[in-house]
Amino acid sequence: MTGTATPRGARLSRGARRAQLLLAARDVFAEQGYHAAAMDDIAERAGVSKPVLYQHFPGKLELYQALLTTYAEELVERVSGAIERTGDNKERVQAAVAAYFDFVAGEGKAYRLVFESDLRGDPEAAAVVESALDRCIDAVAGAVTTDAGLDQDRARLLAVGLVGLSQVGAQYWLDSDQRVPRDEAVALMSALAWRGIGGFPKLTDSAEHL
Amino acid sequence: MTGTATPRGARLSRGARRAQLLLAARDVFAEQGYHAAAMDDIAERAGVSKPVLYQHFPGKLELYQALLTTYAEELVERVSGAIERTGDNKERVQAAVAAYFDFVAGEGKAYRLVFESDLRGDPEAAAVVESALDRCIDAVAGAVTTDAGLDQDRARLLAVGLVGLSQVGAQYWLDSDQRVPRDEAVALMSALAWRGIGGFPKLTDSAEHL
DNA sequence: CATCCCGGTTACCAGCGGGTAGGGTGACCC
DNA sequence: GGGTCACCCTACCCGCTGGTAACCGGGATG
Repeated sequence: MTGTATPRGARLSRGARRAQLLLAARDVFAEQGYHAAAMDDIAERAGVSKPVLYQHFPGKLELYQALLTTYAEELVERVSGAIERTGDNKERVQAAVAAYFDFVAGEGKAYRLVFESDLRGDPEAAAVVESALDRCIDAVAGAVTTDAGLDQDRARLLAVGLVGLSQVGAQYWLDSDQRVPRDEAVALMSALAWRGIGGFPKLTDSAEHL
Repeated sequence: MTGTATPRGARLSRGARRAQLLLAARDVFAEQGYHAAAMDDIAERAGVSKPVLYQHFPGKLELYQALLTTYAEELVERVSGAIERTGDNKERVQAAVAAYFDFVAGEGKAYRLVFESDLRGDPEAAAVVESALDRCIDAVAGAVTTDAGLDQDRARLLAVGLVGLSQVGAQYWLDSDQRVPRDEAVALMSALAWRGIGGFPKLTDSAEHL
């Protein structure tokens, strides 16, 4: 655990305290979800009392949104970075899948905020998550469109499939105690994805006859 | 909308009332999520007052769990049914993907209960969802293992990828207003999946060298 | 017409958790 | 040493919602 027991006596500078609070909040929200997490819990985890929390963040919702945005952004950067880093599509697929695996394995289980957010009440939060997903899809779809000869809608649908594959695969791999080593898991998933989009141009014809 | 405005005067038999309450609860939970949904909302949707709800269900949690179990079960049956119905693996893939699409397009957006449950607090609910996912994976993995020459862990990982592909793909297709017709979307996704697992036996060798 | 019963209603209680008011204490500067 | 400022705490408030107690009315039955 990251910030389980701060001595409860330390006086920190404003910046340091804020950073520490963000870490504590991340851990608690990731573990318990938005609703089950109480502001008291977060404060306690940080070794501090509730009003301190409210001196740094206007409310529970804003605190959560701040974290959500941060980590959603991190995911998008990892994925789009992986795709932009090379021109070879096979490597792109491997790198994109690897990006999901690394994101999910990142510290503090922060991925849960993005993939398993239990805040469906707030439209802003939903928008953040959806926008992140969309940009990941866009990044993948861009690569798919150019060399599979599909129109926008169909390319995006395909891209969604790949994203779903990576996301769900990565999550499962993570809480299956990683019985399959990370590199091999990534290789398996990439192979699945790569073979899948392999010879796609001709599909546009054969797709009509389900 | 399904049960938006029951006249608020009808006296129903116990069985009929219970069924109607379940429908109302399904709609409200699916729209708003577990936390945002108030028991008053459900009662109002059913054209009834709160205590009636409590004469049929011991509490909010149990009501939700009942729905969750029902629809999780429905998903599992659709998927495993699709796979058992034929011996040809290509058809199996098509049928399984189609099962996800149909489940997601099912009435009342009930799929949200299973795929977007915002109840992370309760371990029982989590177990229901996880068990459903597991059984879907098992069904797929069974087919994959036999003819791809992979061991248990790797086959399951692959199966998870396929399940994720179908699930996320179906969800996206649904709220993209179905700009791609259902049959074609299913065909695209199946093709992606089928090609993906296509020539897998040899991968066991080539997987080591990411 | 009196009775019972069943399905329904209004009106209320209580706990939980987000958010705040006001007071203490050490560090730093004059 | 004393003023001041920043940081932090204890103690409290209050709204929201899950859950309940007590009462109501109409139809079948005799």
